Formats: sequence, structure tokens, C-alpha cells
Amino acid sequence: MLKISELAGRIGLSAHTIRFYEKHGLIEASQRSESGYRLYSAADINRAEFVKTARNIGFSLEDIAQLLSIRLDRSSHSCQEVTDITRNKLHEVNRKMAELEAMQKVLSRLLDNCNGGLENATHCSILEVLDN
Amino acid sequence: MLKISELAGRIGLSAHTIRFYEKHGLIEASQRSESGYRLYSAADINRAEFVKTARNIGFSLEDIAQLLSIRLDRSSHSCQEVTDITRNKLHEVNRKMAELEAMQKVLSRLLDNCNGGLENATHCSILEVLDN
DNA sequence: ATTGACCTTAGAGTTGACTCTAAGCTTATA
DNA sequence: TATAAGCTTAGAGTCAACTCTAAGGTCAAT
Repeated sequence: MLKISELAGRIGLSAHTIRFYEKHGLIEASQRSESGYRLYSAADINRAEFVKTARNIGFSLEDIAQLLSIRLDRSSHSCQEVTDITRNKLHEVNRKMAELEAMQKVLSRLLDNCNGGLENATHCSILEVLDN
Repeated sequence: MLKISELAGRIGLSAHTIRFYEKHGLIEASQRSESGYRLYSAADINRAEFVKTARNIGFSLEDIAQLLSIRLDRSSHSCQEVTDITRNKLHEVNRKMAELEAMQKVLSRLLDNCNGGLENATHCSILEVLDN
């Protein structure tokens, strides 16, 4: 059984964050010591690692909560529920990528057309574009 | 001279947002009517459009504040200051793109390896990966 | 017995960019 | 003249995911 900072060190989250995740139902300590300290079992650790892995991939805490509830009772959930969450996340990522790509293009073009020298900005081509 | 909702309609921001931008020094109404209504001149409108354009490109409000102060007195700022802001933004965008690409790869791989059928999630390959 | 590191809780603060509310004027239309 | 639409302000609320604080209890080592 690990104490909270031991779990924290093990999975690479702060104790604060672990308590925060607990408040949101993501991580739990199945036992407490006599003095009230959280104690994490092997199963608790696995669950916490699951959470960390999912978060690293980029799932939101809400997504993770859903994934956890499926994980907790796999037989009463379909595989499709899992792929739906994953696919939605992928779509969100794709949308954001498209936005960033558009920004990237504009910014690169702005930089290409501007010498960026130390002379004053009276004829700065970037400001001109922004001014239409 | 435009009233706030006329400006709002013209540049595609809400009146709320325009007041919010004013509070942060981005947009201003150079005059007020007798009853205290904001009145926007042609120069004010240009400035507001500059703000909107910069925001569309993806600059933060803080970046825009800097760009505006350069725009306001071009001759005492260098072109380099503008390219620095732009380059920093581009780097930020590139960093985020890299993060999203990593997420995209993982999510795609998860989906490729999972049939996503209606059968139960007992052997769901996505959950297995998340569980390590 | 005392220090210092660790634990507990409830709750507040952070970030960025809005978004909305309440309470009260003003202006245009019927 | 009454009503509705639009304007004003200060300030609170929203979102996500933390991050930190205060006040106090616990534990191991000196």
C-alpha cells in the first residue's frame, strides 16, 4: 500500500493533482490508515496509471471518467463505446490541427514577406497586412 | 460615427466583447455621445479591424496589445519587434502542432487496432493499451 | 521533547478569453 | 405616452485542469 506521495512519485503526478482527480472520481484510495492517510492498493495504482496514460494521450478528464466506467465493468459496455470516445477525440485533434495549420501558414507568410530588420516599423509589411 | 452594436455588426464581434477589449486597452471609442454612448470614428474602426484580424490569425490579446502600441507609433519601434512577436507565435503554434500530431498518431493507432464492434468490451484493445 | 517532513480538509486562486447579469438610462417607433 | 430596443456600469460567472493556502494532525528521527 502506497501513501499519496509515493503514488505521486510513481506515476508522475503531484499529490495535489491526485487529490484533485479523486474529487472528480478518477482515482481512489481503497483504504485509509488509522490516522486517515490515503492508502493505494495495486488495483488503485493500476487505475491511477490508466488515468495517467489516458491523460498523456490527450483525453479530457471527462473522457477518462467514461473510459474508467467502461473499464470497471467491461462486460456491460460495448467496444464501440470506447472507439466512439477515441474517434471523437481524434476528430477534435484533427480540427485543432487544421486551425493551427491555418495559423502556421499565415504566420509563415507574414514572416517571409518581412525583413525584420532593426530599422523602424514605418513600412513594416506585417503591420500592413494586419491593417488590411 | 458608429454606436457599439454597429461596430459589432461590422467587425463580427459582440458588443460585450468590444467592451471587454476596451477594458484591456485594445479597442477604444474616441468619443461619447451626450448620453454617454460610445461613438467610433473611422480610425477607431480601423483599429478594431486590426484587432479582429490579428485575433483571427491567432495572436493572443497580449500580443495584440503589443502590436497596437507599435502600430500607434511605428517610427519609434523596429520592424524586428514585430517579427519577434510573430516568430514567437509561430513557434508556439509549431509546438502545439507537434503535440497534436503525437496525439493524432496514438489515437489513430488505437482505432486501427480495434474493431469497435457492438460486442462487449471485455477484450477491447484500446482499454488494454491504456492499461499497459 | 522537538524538529521537520508528510498527511488531512475545505476552499480560494490561476489562466485566457470571453459571456452574462442586474439595475438603470436613452432613443426610436407605434 | 408607452413600449421595446439599445445603451451604460460594475462586477460575477464560465471553462478546464490544475495549483496553492491555511490550519491543523501524524510520524520518524534526533
